[in-house]
Amino acid sequence: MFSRSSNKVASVVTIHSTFCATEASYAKDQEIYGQGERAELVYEVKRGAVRSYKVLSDGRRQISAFHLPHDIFGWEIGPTYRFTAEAVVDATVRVVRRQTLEYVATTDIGVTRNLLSIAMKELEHAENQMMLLGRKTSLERVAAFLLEMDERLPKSSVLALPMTRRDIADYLGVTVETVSRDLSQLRALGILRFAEDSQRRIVLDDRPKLQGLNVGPFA
Amino acid sequence: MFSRSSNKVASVVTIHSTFCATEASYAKDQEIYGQGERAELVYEVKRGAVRSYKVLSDGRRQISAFHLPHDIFGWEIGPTYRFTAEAVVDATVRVVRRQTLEYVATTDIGVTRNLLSIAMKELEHAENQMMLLGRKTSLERVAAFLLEMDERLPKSSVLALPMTRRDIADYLGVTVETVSRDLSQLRALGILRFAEDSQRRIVLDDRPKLQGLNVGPFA
DNA sequence: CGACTATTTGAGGCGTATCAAGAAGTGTGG
DNA sequence: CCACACTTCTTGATACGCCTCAAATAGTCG
Repeated sequence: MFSRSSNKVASVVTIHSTFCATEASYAKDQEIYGQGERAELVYEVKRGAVRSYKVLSDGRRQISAFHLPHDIFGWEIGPTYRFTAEAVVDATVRVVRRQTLEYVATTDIGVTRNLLSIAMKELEHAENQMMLLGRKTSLERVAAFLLEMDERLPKSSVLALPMTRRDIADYLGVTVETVSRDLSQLRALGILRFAEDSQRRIVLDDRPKLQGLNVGPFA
Repeated sequence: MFSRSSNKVASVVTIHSTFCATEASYAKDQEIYGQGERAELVYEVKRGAVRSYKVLSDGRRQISAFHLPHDIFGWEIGPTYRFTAEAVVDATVRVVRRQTLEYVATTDIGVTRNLLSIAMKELEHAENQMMLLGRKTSLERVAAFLLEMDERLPKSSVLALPMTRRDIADYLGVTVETVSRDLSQLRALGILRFAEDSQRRIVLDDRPKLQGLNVGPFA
């Protein structure tokens, strides 16, 4: 079912030199936690990539975020996770018990403010995504996605996307075919090229033109 | 330009019996603050309704939320407002200086946790809206909207929507015509009726059937 | 009442989804 | 290393849901 790496290879490390944390690894497509489960652990991506998503009863899926190294995910204020989280590729995470975090937060205002700051970052992202999902064309969505990944993934001559077209589609609220067609169109426009070996490795040849497709806020 | 009520009729009240607050009134369609302005004030709706939205350079608008009595809005962690806020109908709000709130928050952990709780509520709403905007049909969106308003507006035999079809459309990521057609369809299905006097007053005759159109999460 | 805005409804077009098939890429076992 | 099965990705043809444009009706406000 799953490829190489093993699950939950434990060792002791620290997060922010404050919390005792365990390290765990997940194979590609392995679930880290499920929508509705009791939210007892908080995660930080160390290596790899993670997707958070919701699914409707008939299978329609909306990915709300991709979590990349240094991102924190799985922090909830309610009793359960609001999303399912899965490894996009083999991934290693740091894990800390939520209870520990909250215990510290009751006395340490700095920690509470950090949690607040995390929540506000997620909120801002979600708000931008609402604009994208509600009002942008598929080409604009794909352009925005590429620019987001270009900014968040390690700087390099090629953009090495860890996720499939299906993941991209479910993140952008379109179909796989539409993502594929839009990428082809961007290639035809001379804005990008695919690397020889893999279609997930993309060279952005014309970032200015790409940013031109990514409509911004008024004024 | 604007109708009846006057702007910023001040009087002194308290928010949560803790903060000294000013009261202000805004006429229908009057701007409370603009996207990009310095975020110096935090608001609580006392009466009426407020919309928060972003606009793209070419005029496309996405309303991220409607704020109803007791909702807090305009609280930012960055230096500026990320949205424009306008009165949907004549509205009265309580205003508190952000600086005051933040000063208290540095010492009072309860206040910080309240801010956190506000942010988490907004986040959860934004995440549900992402699912709606990315994956639901127009009829499902309208159904979800009616159920949301039915829950949030004062309980009554009629649902008295304060906003126009345009506002609803820009909240749901569709056009005015689509909202109108979907409402007509729901009427044809016997799920709702319009009140005699106004098309914004809706009687929900069959909430179970309406909820049936509002697809939920898997499992 | 008259002007204006909001809403509904119809006709037709467009953008994205769906369905289908082939190409490209990946992983497995011989 | 190759052969095979499987998944991912691309591309084409067609369908359909929602948008656009247009006009009539309903509602609001001076």
